This record gives sequence, structure tokens and C-alpha cells, in this order.
Amino acid sequence: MAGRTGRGRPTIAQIAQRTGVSAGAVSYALNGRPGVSDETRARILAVAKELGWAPSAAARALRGGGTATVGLVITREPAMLGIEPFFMTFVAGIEEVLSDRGYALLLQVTPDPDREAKTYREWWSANRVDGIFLTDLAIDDPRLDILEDIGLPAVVVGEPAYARDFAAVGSDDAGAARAAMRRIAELGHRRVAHVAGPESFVHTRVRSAAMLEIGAELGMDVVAEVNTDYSLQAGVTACEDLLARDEPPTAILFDNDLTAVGAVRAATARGVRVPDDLSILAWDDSPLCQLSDPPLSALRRDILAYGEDAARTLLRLVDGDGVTQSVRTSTATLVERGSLGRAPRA
Amino acid sequence: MAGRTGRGRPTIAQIAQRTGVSAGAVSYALNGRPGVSDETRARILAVAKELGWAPSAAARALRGGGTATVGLVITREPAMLGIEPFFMTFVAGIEEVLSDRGYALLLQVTPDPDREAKTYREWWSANRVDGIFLTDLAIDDPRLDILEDIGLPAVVVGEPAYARDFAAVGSDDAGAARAAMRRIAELGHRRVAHVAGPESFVHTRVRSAAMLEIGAELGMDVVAEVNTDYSLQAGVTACEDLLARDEPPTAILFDNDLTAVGAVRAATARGVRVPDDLSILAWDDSPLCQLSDPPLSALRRDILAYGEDAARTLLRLVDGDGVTQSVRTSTATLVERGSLGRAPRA
DNA sequence: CTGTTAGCGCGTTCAC
DNA sequence: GTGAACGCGCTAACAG
Repeated sequence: MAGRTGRGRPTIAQIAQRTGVSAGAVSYALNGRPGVSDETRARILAVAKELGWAPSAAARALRGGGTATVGLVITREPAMLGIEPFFMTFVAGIEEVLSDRGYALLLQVTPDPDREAKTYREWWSANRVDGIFLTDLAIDDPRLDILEDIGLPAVVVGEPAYARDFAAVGSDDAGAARAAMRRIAELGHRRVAHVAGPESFVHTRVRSAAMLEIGAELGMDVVAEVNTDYSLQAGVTACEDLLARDEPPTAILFDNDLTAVGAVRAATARGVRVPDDLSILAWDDSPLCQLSDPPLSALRRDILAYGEDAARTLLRLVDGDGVTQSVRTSTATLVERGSLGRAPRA
Repeated sequence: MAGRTGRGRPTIAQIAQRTGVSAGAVSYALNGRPGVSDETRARILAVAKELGWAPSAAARALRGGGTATVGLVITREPAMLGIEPFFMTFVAGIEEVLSDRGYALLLQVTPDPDREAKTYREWWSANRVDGIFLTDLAIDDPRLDILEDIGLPAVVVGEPAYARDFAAVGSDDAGAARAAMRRIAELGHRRVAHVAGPESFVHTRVRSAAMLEIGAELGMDVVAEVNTDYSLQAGVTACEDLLARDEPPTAILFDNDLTAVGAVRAATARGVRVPDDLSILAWDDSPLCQLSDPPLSALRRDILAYGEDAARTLLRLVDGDGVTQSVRTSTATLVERGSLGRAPRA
């Protein structure tokens, strides 16, 4: 179990020497293949265990056996990551699957989108990863061109419809938006607004499109679609602007929790009561929602499971097992906590 | 600049073939060493660039040139990570330094402390990392034994005094506690409490010891030292218990922001006003502090810079440059926002 | 000087 | 069960 001080990391050659057999035999034994007697095999395994041997990742990768590593680039301002509950939880979910399989996660955090594309090429050229996760999918995403070009296995985390031929793992945003709008309509609201994320993201567009369509279907007036950068301040500003209108919405759906929290503060500061005068609904349910006052009703996704699904899909792709062109979907549920109420009388 | 479809990742052999020279010559050219004419060198570099060549990480590692990778194990319940602003920001800081140098971060998130030790051995045996960051330092930390045994370069993120011969990067917690207590005393408080983190962590002990010492020095009564797991719920419970005492504290210092937020809610729910009846001070200033009502006063550390310092130190260690046994320190400053007020009249 | 050849590091695998 | 070759980049020894 130990590997005593200073001997350097154990190799097959060392094990071969100690057991008095060839390196090839050791390899067969360690990999559970035929070619060695049960007796020698046992001896070899014992010595390997004593030395704490593990195969050199470098040697395996060199032989073409894969790197046992997958990559994730998070394109965000580093300082913003601390409050972005999504990524850390998503990474934790990924880890849960990877570590069981002996895979490691190579991470890069950078605010620079160009760097992300470069990183994919570098990782591929240097043979550092067997596959990658691609998040924040954009319309006509140039990263897909690069990945197609170099042929690096990838799983798109997002709307499958925009993922071309890549395997995708996505949540059913349109369905969630539909459920939310139904509930909002049920509470008597007729004028609603949508405070969304960055316009470039596919999931922003999907949600916005769904809002408009469902609004029309339900006879509601979607008075505004506002794009933000997901920041607290953007939520404050958006809410203030909406409330300053001649005919302000009576309910607002936010694309993340941080903007929704900002909106509650903005409304309260203006003397607008939540939910009596204004209903607020957040997308993604982090602890922030419970900390807000009143606590926020939210569309809850199981982000940990989302990460796990993405990781399982990528590993399957890397294994070449299923030709996983298929689509996975996790669903969001509406958690009501008090920021969502009946529409005020006209 | 591209590497066209399907050709597989470019190798030195390919470049050699295209330029009509030997692989050795290509290697010399690519590494800026003498042995090739300027002319050939230029040709080689051009082809390499066109193919998007990058050295195989595996081959380099195999040759003993290092893996250009460092590791970090985060021992936390995955679900808790989403609200733990510390680690994500810390990781972002690390990344800022690593990516400039072409290093990658290998990450593992696991709730199992035993797994962490195992991971260090595996990473070392498999030659996956050149060094690691060690966080959440404990008293008589068994991980230090393992790292000493295998001789893997490591930087301890925490109190240098407990880091044995390892290089350490730590913040001056005792100094910060001192400054906080001075300010609390200045506001007239005489009965204070400290709601700390897990007892096993060195930095918990350091802070607790500092609190008691400074309290005595300032003639204050530290009525309680409570250990928690940093969770919101633990903050709620701790606050309720403290307020239920015969002589409750008039000010409480919390070791993280989440417990402090929980405490504000618990106090408010009991009809105890913050800061009129009870002053609350958080350690580490994440956006949560601003979202709380009233916004929390906090001991602010520059966690991003903390991560950067740790990364720089580890890289120096890996390079073998400075024999960085030295100690770094970043200081916390007190940000007052309104949860800290004058002591109520007896 | 300009360039080539050969062998290393480590695990895997094919032929014997 | 053994010996040898392979994958890839680096470098010491050697040749023109």
C-alpha cells in the first residue's frame, strides 16, 4: 500500500525485477489478461500493491490509450464565478461521475471567449483530453466549427436542436417556460415581462421565443423582453425600468436567480410590494432564493444531476460505446415560496 | 493556423516529412536551440504553425519533463459547493496564473476525506501532476505525512506555522480577528461570541485562540465558542442557542458569511433587531453579505489574489527556482455595512 | 555550423 | 511465459 520515501514512482520494470519475470508478464498480470499463471499473477499483484503502482498516465496516453481526462472551459469573469451557483454545482455533478471512472477534469476559467477556442486546439494538439464539455452554446457557435474540424469528442450542454451533430444534454426550457406561464396566467396575470440572459446564448433565445409563443396562446401580453448579463445590478435596473412604464407588468420571469433577487430589492425600495403588487419568478433555485425576502419562487433544475448526465454522456462518447447522438432532457419544476401571487386588481 | 479535418493531431514526424529534414532537426528548431540554420528553422516553424502543432503532453511527461498540470482536491459535499463562494473564486484566482504559464488544473471534488489522500497517491503514481494545493489544513494533518512520503511538491493554503516544512500561503487570521475585536470593543460591546468552523481545521483553532486572547486583553467576555459545518442551518441554530442564554452576547463574529446570514434570519425571526439589539460580523465577504437584510458587515479578504499567490508559489516550487519555504500573507479588511452597531444599553 | 541517427522513458501487444 | 517494437519528443553522439 505504501511507496516508501524517495524511491520515485514505481514502474512495471521495478515490479518485473522484484518478481523475476519480464515486463510483459507484469503487464498481462496487472491487466487481468491471460498469459501468466495464477501463481505468478498473484505474486505480481502483491508486489504492485506493496509498491503502490499505478499506470503512468503519460505512457498510456502515448500508446493511444486515451488520457483519462476531459476538459471544461468556463468563460466567465473570474470574480463573478463566486456567486454563479450553476457552474460549481455543475462541476460537482461532473466530478461525481468522473472520479468513479478514474477520469480527471481539466479546468480552465477565463473571461476571454477567444481563449476558449484556442484552448480546445491546444488541448487537442497536446493530447491532453479525450473530450470536452461545451457550455453557453451560442447561435452559429464558432466553437462547433473548431470541434468539428479537429474531431475532438464533445458534449454540448444545452439545446440539442442547435448542437448540429454533437451529442447534447439539455433541459427542457420551453416546457418549463410553458409551465411557469400557465401558473402565472392561472393567478390572473395578464401583463408579464421576461428578463433574460445574454442575447447570444441559445437558451436565452429558446426561452424568449417560448415566452412569446405561450403568452400569445394564453392571451397574455408579454410587455417586454430584456437582455441582461445575469448580474444583480442588471436585475435591479431591469426591474426599475419595467416598473417605470405606463403599464408595468404584474409578473416578471427572470432567467436566473441573481437578477430576480436584485429585482425584489429594487421593487421593495420603490415601495412596490412582492407579491401583492408584483410577482417575481426566478429561473434556477440556488440558496439565494431562500435568502431573499420574501423567499423567491423558482424554476428548479437538478443541476447536480445535469452535470452527472453530461459526464455520463461524454464518457460514453469517449468510449465509443453508444454513438450517443441522442438527446437527454432534465425537467424543471416550479417551487413556490411566496414571491408569486395573484395579480393585483386593475 | 488550422489543422484540417481528420488528419489526426500533428506530430514532429509529420513536420519533418513535410520539410524534408529529420525529426531531430525539427525538435531543435521548435525549441529554439542551435543546430539548424535560420532558414530551415523558419520553414519548420511555418509548417508547425500551419499544422497547429503542440508538443504531446504525454511524450513530454514520459521524458520526465513534467506534466504541466497541478492538482486541487476539494473535500466538500458537492451540493454545498454551489453556495461556497470561497472555492470557486479561489479556483478562478489559481487559473489566472496557471493559464498564463500553460499549466492546467486537475480538479477533484469529493465529500470523502479518505479519498483525498488516495487521490494524492494516485496522481503521483500515475504521474498526473507536478504539484498540488492543500487546503483545509488540519491539526496533525495526515495528508502532510503522505505528501512527505511521496515527495510531491505541495503548497499549503493556510497557517504556515502548522505546515511543517511545506511552503505555505496564509492569510493573517489572528490579525484580522484582532482588528475586528478592537472595532467591536470600540462600539461598546462587552459580551461577544464566536461562531466558528469545524474544530479540526487549523484556521478555526487559530481564530478561536485569537478571539479568546484578544477578548481577555480588551476586557471583553467571550461568552461562547461554537463550532459549525459552515452551513446556513448551523448559523441559524447557533444564533438561536446564543440568544436563548441568560446573558446573550451583544455581538457575534462568524467564521463565514453563510452562517452569519442564517443568524440574521434567526434573530429577526425572534424579534431581535440587527444591529440595534445584536451586532453581526461575517468572515469573508461574498455577495451574500450584500443581499442580506440588513447588509452584513464583513472581514473581506481578496480571495482571487489568494488563489493567485498560491498558484505562483506552487509554480515556483515546481520550477525548483526559489526553495520557497517562505511564507506569504494577505490581510483582511473590515467592511462595514450596517449589521455592526453600538452595543445596546444594559 | 548543419544536420542525422539512435536510444531513452513506460506500458502495451504481437510474434515466438 | 519472453523479447522486441511501438508511440512521441528530446538529446547525446556522430558525420558531412
